[in-house]
Amino acid sequence: MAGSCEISNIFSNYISAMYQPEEAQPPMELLAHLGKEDNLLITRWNPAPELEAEKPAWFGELPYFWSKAQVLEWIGYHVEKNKYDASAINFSCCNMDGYTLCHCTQEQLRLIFGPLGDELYTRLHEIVSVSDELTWIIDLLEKEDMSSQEIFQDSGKRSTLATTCPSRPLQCACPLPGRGSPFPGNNGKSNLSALPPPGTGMSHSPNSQDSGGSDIDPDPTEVKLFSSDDGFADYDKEDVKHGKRKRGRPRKFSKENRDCLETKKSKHSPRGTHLWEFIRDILLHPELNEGLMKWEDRREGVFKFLRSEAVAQLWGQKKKNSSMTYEKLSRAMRYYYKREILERVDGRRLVYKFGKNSSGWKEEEVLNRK
DNA sequence: TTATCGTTTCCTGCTT
DNA sequence: CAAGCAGGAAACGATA
Repeated sequence: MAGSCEISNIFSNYISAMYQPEEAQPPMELLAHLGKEDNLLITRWNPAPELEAEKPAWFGELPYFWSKAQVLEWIGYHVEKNKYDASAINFSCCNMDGYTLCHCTQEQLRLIFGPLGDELYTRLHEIVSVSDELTWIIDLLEKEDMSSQEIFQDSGKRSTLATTCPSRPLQCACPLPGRGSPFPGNNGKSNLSALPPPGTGMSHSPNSQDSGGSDIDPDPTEVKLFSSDDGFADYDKEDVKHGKRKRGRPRKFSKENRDCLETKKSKHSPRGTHLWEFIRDILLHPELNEGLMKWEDRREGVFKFLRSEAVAQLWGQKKKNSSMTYEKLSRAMRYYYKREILERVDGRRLVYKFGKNSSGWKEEEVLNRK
């Protein structure tokens, strides 16, 4: 059992890193309402001490899963740290997510960033090496993800990216008019969100269009990569009682309330972002998800939540939403009934069944992917 | 700019 | 009584 405990810990670490909580330090109230068992989910990657002073969006997350915005912030961090002349960098070539970044060779980074490329390469691999113990799980999920993309979507876009990365790792995008870019020559507008991110992993848009505008420093000469203007207001029940809050998803923070926020990932990023896929992926790793969920009837696709709140917290971590609960998660699950992604299982609590519009969970499909 | 999608949030009522 | 389920309504952010 020692082995499985270790696997469990690794998985927990991995999940914590991959589905990193939105705050650098999990809020105590979050920890408090988790059970003893759930606390293992909070274990997370410990970055190098030098990184701890700043807590930008990429902080604490595996480089492999950085969004484009996080990559940019990371680059900006090292530009500033090394007092590097950013004008020498072709920022139109920086439109890559962490997945792509991790596939860049030292030479490629040097080509784009000049002498800073070596530094970036070294720093990147320092961070990556910290989480080396997790790479087998990452690889596992990555492989499965690529296979499922090919099998279920017949697009193969992600694998195309993966294989073309070394030779053409970057999308040298022409500057496009768009939202808030920190880059010179782009007139303060970003091309990040304007570029289609087919299968490129995280497709995070760093600067939302309705975040109150005026978030971006328009100074075209300034490379200011640490703008962080995504996030949600943390309304509490008192606000609700006093009628300060409308129904539905909370609005974003106003600018003055943004200090404590982190960036948020896209809901539409292609990498297993949908709730049902997230659930499926947990189920497909029974040896790793110890105690979260289990198959009730593997053939029929019937499954059960064993630790519903823990799964909800995990989902919340993935979506950078610390207020996720099983109640909310289950509402989203119930919407799947209409779309026949899930089927009702009457009279059984916490039990769901995959429907005909779901895929990738059947034993045959799983075997085919391997 | 607008429509749509996939949630997220809140709610009421019901069932286990 | 608590927890879970069902589903309406509205809101949200990302994307097409």
